[in-house]
Amino acid sequence: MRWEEIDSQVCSIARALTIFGDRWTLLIIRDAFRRVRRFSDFQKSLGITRHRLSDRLNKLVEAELLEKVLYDQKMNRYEYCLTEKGMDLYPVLMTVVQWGDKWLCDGDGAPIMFEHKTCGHVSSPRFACDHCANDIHARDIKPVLGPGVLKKLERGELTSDDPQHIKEIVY
Amino acid sequence: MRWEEIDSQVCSIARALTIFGDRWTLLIIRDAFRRVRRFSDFQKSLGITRHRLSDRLNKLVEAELLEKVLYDQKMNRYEYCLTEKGMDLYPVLMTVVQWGDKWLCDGDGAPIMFEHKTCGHVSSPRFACDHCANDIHARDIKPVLGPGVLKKLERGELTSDDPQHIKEIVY
DNA sequence: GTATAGGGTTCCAAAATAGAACTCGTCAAC
DNA sequence: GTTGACGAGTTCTATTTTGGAACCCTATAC
Repeated sequence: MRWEEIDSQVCSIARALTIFGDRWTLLIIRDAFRRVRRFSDFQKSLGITRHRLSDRLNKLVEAELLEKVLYDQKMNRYEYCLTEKGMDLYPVLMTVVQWGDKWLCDGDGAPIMFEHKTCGHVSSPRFACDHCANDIHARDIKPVLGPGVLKKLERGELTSDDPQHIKEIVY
Repeated sequence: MRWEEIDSQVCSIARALTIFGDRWTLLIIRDAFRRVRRFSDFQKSLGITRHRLSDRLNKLVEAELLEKVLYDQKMNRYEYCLTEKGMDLYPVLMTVVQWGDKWLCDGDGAPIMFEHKTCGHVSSPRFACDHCANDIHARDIKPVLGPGVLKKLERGELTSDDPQHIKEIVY
């Protein structure tokens, strides 16, 4: 299967990965959260080639995770700023950081910690159920078909070629 | 910069991405959470070429996200099962799903929803401060240097070549 | 003994990436 | 009024990484 076909899957992970499932994109987003905004700053920070960077920034603008904001009319220069859609990736980045801090650190510990301004404490954000507020673990979760599949099933849009797990979830 | 050098960065995101920052790896992990365990099942589910799959599975075993478990001694057949380290990626996958559900769905809505067995409700897990239990948003977080950077600074291991943001965080 | 299944490898062509050099306005200094 | 530097890209070529298909090996089923 070619990569572009991946997002035909009825799966939010597959669809999301067509946007940031590559070597650099998530690192660009990370830098954007660090207020890196200009071409050359991304380039210096990442060590990515100018060519790749140009391509990735354009794709991120196209995907509406970044938007170009004019900052110098005479020079026709733009900054790349996170959109709301891009900002919403914050929890993704944070969960990746937490995983990396736990499993990939050398002996020294987490490189960066996060102070929650609201309460003033260094925070290790938890992933909590929005009903009972208890922590969420893989073993406590049972996936059920959502409208995004059910409606397509009703309309007969899912063929027998679609992966079995769509109709018979066995997470 | 070549890809293998990326993980020299003192950044948990960069390090994590050397493991799953590519086209297929997170989809393999996703399937592993769906109890897909065998080579040919992964292959069928993903549409990845056998060649790639073989390579990715080996790398995941090497990185200790999956482990090979013998299930047929005579045939010398192994299943690929998530380790604790791999299981810990659940929040990453879930935050990606939530982002995808919010931003990439067609009109039908989320393909899959998640029932929290503990409380019996369909849950949209929140990302909450472990101190004050309020939701975490990018704007409420102030990054501070952690031991992973401070100790290296003390020992003089970070050179002026390291990206500026390591010493002067401007998230 | 032929077929089929699981779990791979090998080989080649196509696509993506890295690295370096080149372009093109606009300043600012001399 | 030339030279040099800067920011933001392109273009070019060599190297890696993928995708697709074919092949291999063992074991069991018929």
